Amino acid sequence: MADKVTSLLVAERAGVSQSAVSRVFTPGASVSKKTADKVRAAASELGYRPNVLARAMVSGKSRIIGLVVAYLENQFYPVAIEKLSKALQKHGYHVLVFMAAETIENIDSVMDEILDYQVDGIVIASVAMSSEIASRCDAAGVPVVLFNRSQDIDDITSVTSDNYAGGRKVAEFLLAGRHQKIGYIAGWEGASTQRDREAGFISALKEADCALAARQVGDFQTEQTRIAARKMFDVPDDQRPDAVFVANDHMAIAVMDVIRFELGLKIPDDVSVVGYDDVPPAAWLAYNLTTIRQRANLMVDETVKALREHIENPQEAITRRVAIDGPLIVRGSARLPKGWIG
Amino acid sequence: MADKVTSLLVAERAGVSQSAVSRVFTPGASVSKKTADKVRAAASELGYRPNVLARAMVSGKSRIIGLVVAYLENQFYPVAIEKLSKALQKHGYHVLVFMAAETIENIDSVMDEILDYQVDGIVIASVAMSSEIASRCDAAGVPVVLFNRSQDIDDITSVTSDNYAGGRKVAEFLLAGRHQKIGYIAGWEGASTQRDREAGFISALKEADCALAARQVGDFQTEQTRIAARKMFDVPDDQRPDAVFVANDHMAIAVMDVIRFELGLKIPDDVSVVGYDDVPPAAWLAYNLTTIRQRANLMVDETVKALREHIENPQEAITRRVAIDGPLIVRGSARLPKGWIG
DNA sequence: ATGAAAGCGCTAACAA
DNA sequence: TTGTTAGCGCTTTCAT
Repeated sequence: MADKVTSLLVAERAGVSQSAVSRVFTPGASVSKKTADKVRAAASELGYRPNVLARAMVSGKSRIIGLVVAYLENQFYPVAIEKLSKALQKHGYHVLVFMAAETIENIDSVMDEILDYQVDGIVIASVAMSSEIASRCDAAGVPVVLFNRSQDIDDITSVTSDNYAGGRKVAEFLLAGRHQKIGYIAGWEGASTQRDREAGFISALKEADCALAARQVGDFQTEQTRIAARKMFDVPDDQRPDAVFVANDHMAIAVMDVIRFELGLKIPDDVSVVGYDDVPPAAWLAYNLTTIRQRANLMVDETVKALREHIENPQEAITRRVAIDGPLIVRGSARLPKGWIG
Repeated sequence: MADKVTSLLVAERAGVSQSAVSRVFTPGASVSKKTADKVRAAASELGYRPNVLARAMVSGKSRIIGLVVAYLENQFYPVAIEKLSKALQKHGYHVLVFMAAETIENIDSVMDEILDYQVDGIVIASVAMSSEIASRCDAAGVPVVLFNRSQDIDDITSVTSDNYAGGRKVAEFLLAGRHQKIGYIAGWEGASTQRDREAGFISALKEADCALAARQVGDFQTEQTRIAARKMFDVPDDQRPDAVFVANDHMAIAVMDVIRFELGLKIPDDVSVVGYDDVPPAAWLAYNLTTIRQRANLMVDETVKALREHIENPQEAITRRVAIDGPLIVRGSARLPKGWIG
């Protein structure tokens, strides 16, 4: 194993001081072209690259963003992570991943680990955190952004889609389609996304004097969702809902499988199904799922923006709650309103 | 922002030396219970946690594993990453993610970035690398494991499924099902997985004196794959293959969409389709795809094992090429051989 | 524009 | 078992 090439080595070879080398590799530092050339020559001959960790120690900036994520089975997350990681890379940051179970205690211990790495910022996707740990991050001066989840109590920056508005859109669409008995399959009830989607959905139904015909909980989990779907649809014809809004696409697909292949019903003839997220499989023709699109690109942009503001300007940055509107993507899994124009 | 709590501060408060504090937080170091208690008390009062980066500087171990990954749209990768990340976490490592485009130049520059972080090891998923960069890692003493890809020329540790054997199994199954005209849709031809799967497939066909009836390239990409499927199946009935092996599930699903919804053919009555990977959507009933399972758990275990061996025992560790056998998962997308017993 | 010196927070020898 | 000393590789005053 070759010796480590340090800035001191480069300095000696270039006949300059160590500080000179440092300055050459620090954008915006004052170095003469002559020195810079000498240093660069020596550096590339030696194959020198600055040690990010050493730099982090003294500068206090690690250029690492901690990412907490709970379950990647829901395709929305891998897609978002890919975009997030690329966007951060563009700004010279990299993502350190922490997988977490969804319990608060677990999140908190994971957060401790993250802080140990002196990250410059933290993105929490798909989970909530205790307010205690939130203030700990605050005390450590590490900005936190909640991605696709928000918290009412605490004042934490969050980026979500406008779940309430999304829920309303689904209700309005289903109502316009003259559905009579409308059901809802909920996600994990601790999730703000779940609550907001349901609240918006219910509120729009109420305004049309329509009560929810059935409700089950799928908990964002496949098996749980199948059970929920059976409870809702494996009933006498006259009691069966003719439409269902499922809290996310991942669950909606499981619901469709039960409806069509276990119960032999037709979609959308017997039952209309609408999901939420617009993950890639929603567009696969065997599902062709009508859904609300979460605009991952915009959500990522806002996340990166908020992070950078807080990192580069800790004083002036303010906590924000961004909710991005998402369009209804009409496909074939739900009966169309009369006279609907695609 | 509160002052940073350092080991020195804890030492003072506990009335011991800084080294004592260090030892308390180093598993297996020799400290008396009395000292340990004092230190722990002081530490928790102050909210002290060791700075991983500082520790990394002096110990030379960052406990960071760099992960290079190209595209998460293929569900196999998110699933694998989740498992990998969890497994490494269990051993006190964390994963720093680098998204890369698939070009070699890009990989190389990404590898430079990774090395800058003084990672203890590198996992490269879904991409290949130049031998030049491989030896650079070697020189830096950083072990590299290729995940789900292998390289013939260079001597790099790799973990894959046994793609050749998998390809053979598919051929044997299709042959046993009395298929006459068998086609193949290839992935990106630079990928070892693609090549091995095809080679195994073809070799078993040959042994049965069966020539490939059609071949197209899908490049692991959805749109490309649709085009390939149309070329292969949008032909007169008597020229149409009655079975197709698609190099991975992600492409197989796109192929099924084209066959059923664009061309109005029946699966498996008109065409049998077999994929590779056994990603979660393969089990969704609307696809119900017969496929070869990649045993992600075993692949991850082997990856972690190899990594740890090389990190903890750089002298004795040897480069290995692990190929894990994967079973054929028989579902409904391919016609069964006569007398087949599930 | 450049160099000398100090030190980020920690662990690893060494001595006691 | 414990404390002292040195130093990981870098950036950052502070002089010059």
